[in-house]
Amino acid sequence: MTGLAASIERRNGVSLWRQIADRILQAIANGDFAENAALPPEMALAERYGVNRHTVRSAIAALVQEGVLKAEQGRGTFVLSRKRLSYPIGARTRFSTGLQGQTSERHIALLSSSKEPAGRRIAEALGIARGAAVIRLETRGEADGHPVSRATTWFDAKRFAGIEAAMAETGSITASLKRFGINDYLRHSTVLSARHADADDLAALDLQPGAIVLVTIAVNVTLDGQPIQFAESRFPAERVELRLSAGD
Amino acid sequence: MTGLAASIERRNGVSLWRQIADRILQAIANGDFAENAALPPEMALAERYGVNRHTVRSAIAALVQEGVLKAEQGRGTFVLSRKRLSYPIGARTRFSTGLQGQTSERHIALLSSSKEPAGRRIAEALGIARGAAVIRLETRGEADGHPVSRATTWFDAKRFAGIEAAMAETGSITASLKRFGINDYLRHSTVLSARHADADDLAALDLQPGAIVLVTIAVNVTLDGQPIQFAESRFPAERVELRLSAGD
DNA sequence: TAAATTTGTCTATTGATATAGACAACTATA
DNA sequence: TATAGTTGTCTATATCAATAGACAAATTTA
Repeated sequence: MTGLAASIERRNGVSLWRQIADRILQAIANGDFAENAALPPEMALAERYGVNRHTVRSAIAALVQEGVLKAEQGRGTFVLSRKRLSYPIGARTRFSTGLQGQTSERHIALLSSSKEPAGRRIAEALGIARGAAVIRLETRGEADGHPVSRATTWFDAKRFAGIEAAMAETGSITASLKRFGINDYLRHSTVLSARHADADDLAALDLQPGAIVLVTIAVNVTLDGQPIQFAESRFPAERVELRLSAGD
Repeated sequence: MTGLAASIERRNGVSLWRQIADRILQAIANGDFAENAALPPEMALAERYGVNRHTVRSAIAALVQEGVLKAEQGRGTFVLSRKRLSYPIGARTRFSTGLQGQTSERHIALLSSSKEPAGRRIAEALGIARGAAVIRLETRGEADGHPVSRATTWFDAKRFAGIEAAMAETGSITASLKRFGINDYLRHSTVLSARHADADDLAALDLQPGAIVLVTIAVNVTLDGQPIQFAESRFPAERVELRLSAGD
C-alpha cells in the first residue's frame, strides 16, 4: 500500500534517520508487522531506503528509546506492537465513551487551570465580549496509563465559575457540566489540522521530538445551540487516528 | 494563544531552521499577521526563539523560496499571506462544492490510472473478494491553480469498467459515477491521520521537504449502503485545514 | 562444531547545521 | 543629510548527520 516505495528526501531540514523512524512507525501503525514480529535486518532496510546501515541504526535507536522496538544482538529487532488508537469524533463524541473496547482504563487529568481575558477567537466562539473573563483548563487524556491527548479548554468564567474544581474532582468534562445544569451537549464544529509537536506537547504526551500532532479545534454547544465550550486538542499522530462515522 | 511561548527542541532529527519555519507558517495560518504585514526583524525573532540570527535567516529563506514571505533589504520581511483553505468533510462532501466561495477555480486532474488486484484493506472496504481486480486512480485537486490535495482512489473494476476514461473526460468523480447510474452517494466513514509528506506528495503538492500532510481514508457508499469507492487523500497541513460541520 | 546471520562498537571522513562576529547595502526617519 | 534600523554577505569554528569500512559479540542453523 502507501509508503512502501516512496523514497527519502535529503537536505530538507528533517534528518534521514528521523524520516526513516517515521516510516517504520507508520508501517507498524498500518499493521504491516505482526505482534512481536522481527523487523527486516538493518542491511535490508538500509538498501530499501537507499541509506547507510548506520543511518538505519540511528532510526532504530530512536524507536528503541521510544519503546516501540526492541533490538537483540544476534537475533534481530522486534516490534513491541503498539497499535494505533482509533478515536471517534462526531456530534456526540465524549472522551470516555470514545475509546470503549480499545482500552481498559481511561480518564482525563487536569494539569492546571487559570483565569484570563478572552481573545478574539475564543470570544467569538463562546459568544461573549472580547476581554471578558474565561476559565482555561489544561488537561491530558490517558488510556491505560499512556497519554493520548492534550487539550486546552475555555469556558465562560461567569457562567461556569468553579468548573476547574469540578473538573479536578470528577475527572470528566461531562460530569462537570452536569453540575451547571447541562445534561447533554453537542459538538457544533470541528476544525482539523496537523503540525509538529511543540515543547509542551512533547512533555505532556511523552513524545520524541520531531513528532507530529493532530490538532482539533472544537466548539461544543447545548442542545439549543448555545456555545458552552471552546477547545483545542492535540493527539499524537503516531499513536492515535481520528475516526468520523456516519450518523454520529 | 498557542504556539507563542513554546521553545525549540534540539537534537531531534528536525533542524532548528525547519522548526522555526514551521512556527512562522503556523502563526501566519493562525492569522497572527495581517495581509502584507512585516515580520519582526531577524534579530527579534532570533531572540524570541533563542537561536542565532543566521538560523532565523535559514528559516526565512525557506519560506521565501516557498513564496510565503518576501524579504526586502533595508525594509523588512513581509507576509504574502496565503490563508489556509478550509476544506469541509462530512457525509455529503464533494470536492467542487466544498471550497465554494474560497476559491474561484477548482478541478481534479487525473495523474494516472491502473488496474491491480485488491489488497486486504481495499477488498474489505469495497466488499469484494481479495485479489479481485480494482481500478486505481491517482488524482490531484487544484484550486486557483494551486494543488490542495492528492488522492488515490480505488473502484471495483468489474462494476466501474472504464471509469478512468470518464474521470479524465469530466474531471469529476461525481460526474463519472453518474455514468454508472449513481446519482447520489454518501461518505460512510473517514479515518484521519497525519504524517510527513513522502517524495510523491512533495512533488504532486508542490511542497517543501519536511512538510506535513493530513491523511484521510474514506469509504463512499450508495444511499442504500453499498460501498462504491475507497480513497486515501493527502492534504498539505500548511495550506489546508479540514472542517467538520454539524449536520453534514 | 562450524558457518551464516544479525546486532554492537570502533575509527575516519565528508558535508550540513548552528553559532559568532564584522561589515556592506539599502530604506526610512529625524 | 545624518542616523538608526533592517536585510545581505562574508569568514571562521564547532557540532551533528551521514557515509564507509572493519571487526567483535551473540544467536541461529546446517
